[in-house]
Amino acid sequence: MTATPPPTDAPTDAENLLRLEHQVCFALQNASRAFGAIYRDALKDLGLTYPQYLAMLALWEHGELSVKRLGELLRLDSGTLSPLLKRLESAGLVKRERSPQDERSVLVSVTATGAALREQATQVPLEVARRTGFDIAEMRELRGLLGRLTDRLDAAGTAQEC
Amino acid sequence: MTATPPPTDAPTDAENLLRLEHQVCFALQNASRAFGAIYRDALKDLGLTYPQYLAMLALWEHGELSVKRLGELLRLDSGTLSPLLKRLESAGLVKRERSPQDERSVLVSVTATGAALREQATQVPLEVARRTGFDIAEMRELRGLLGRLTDRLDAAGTAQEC
DNA sequence: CACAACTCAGTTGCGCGCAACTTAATAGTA
DNA sequence: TACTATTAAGTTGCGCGCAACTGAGTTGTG
Repeated sequence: MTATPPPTDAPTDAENLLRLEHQVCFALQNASRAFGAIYRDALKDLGLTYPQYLAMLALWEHGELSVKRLGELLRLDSGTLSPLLKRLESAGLVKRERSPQDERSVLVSVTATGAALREQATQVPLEVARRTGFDIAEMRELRGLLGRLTDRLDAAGTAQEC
Repeated sequence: MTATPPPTDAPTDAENLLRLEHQVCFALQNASRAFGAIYRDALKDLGLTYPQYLAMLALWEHGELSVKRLGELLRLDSGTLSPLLKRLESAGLVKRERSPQDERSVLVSVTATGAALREQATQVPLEVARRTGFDIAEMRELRGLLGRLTDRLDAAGTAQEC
């Protein structure tokens, strides 16, 4: 019934750490991908990908944003954002224009079409909540945990080799 | 001190659900990406990406695996796995051969070079643990939570429109 | 046996995510 | 004022992750 064991004698500590189901990052990625599948389904009526949806959320919430600021909010750099915004622009949802104050900066804002999409978008979190059965408290708790985890990982990543 | 509010009058419930920092999936993805950055750093000596590392973990642990079985373990389909395995093969770490029993199936196994890499790989989880400061109990708890979450999301995704 | 249904791996196409680089504009400084 | 350093956005290249499809091999049913 058990599969052929790896060609070693006994499971040492080091080997236990290499077991696939022991990888926290793997579990995190799996949860993220499973969530992504739910959103992909809920978003297909809007014609948005999940990253595009996040960008629209940021713009709906904050109004006009520079690419840099948007990147800070979404944790993305221009290498990802530039083509993403180009696609949103060609879909008619956002407008891009260089800042008069600082010609290096590009200001992104929603068009009338993009603003109109917001109403439809309010259905998305409701649909996701309905399908997953999460309640508000549960989601907030999970968000808090993940936020603290991310902060810790960011600190570990930023830190020099120590 | 507060940022300019969005061009609406009051924050309704629906609008609160659209706030960027209220998106659980976003928090999950951020944590996953932050973790990925740590691994990317820890893995660069091995010359492996994180998905490639996961594939090697599965092969080290289980020995020879079909592409299908490997995909089940890693939650990936052949569209992702085929090119990934091709890269691992051209790096000399794995070998691919069609199964004699079932010519549709391709069996993947580690080469001597791939097996030798395992020793070096034992350093990776230790390095990650060192940098993040996680202890075993903490990681196990988090893994359990994420596993239950993934199961729930998978069920929500598999379910018909209900 | 014949033939349809299914399974498995692979390919193509597209959108991220990220590193490395380029170009243009601004800020800082001698 | 020149001149360097810095900053912002964009581009290129590559590796996933996933949907859609192809083609070869296998299974099941008449």
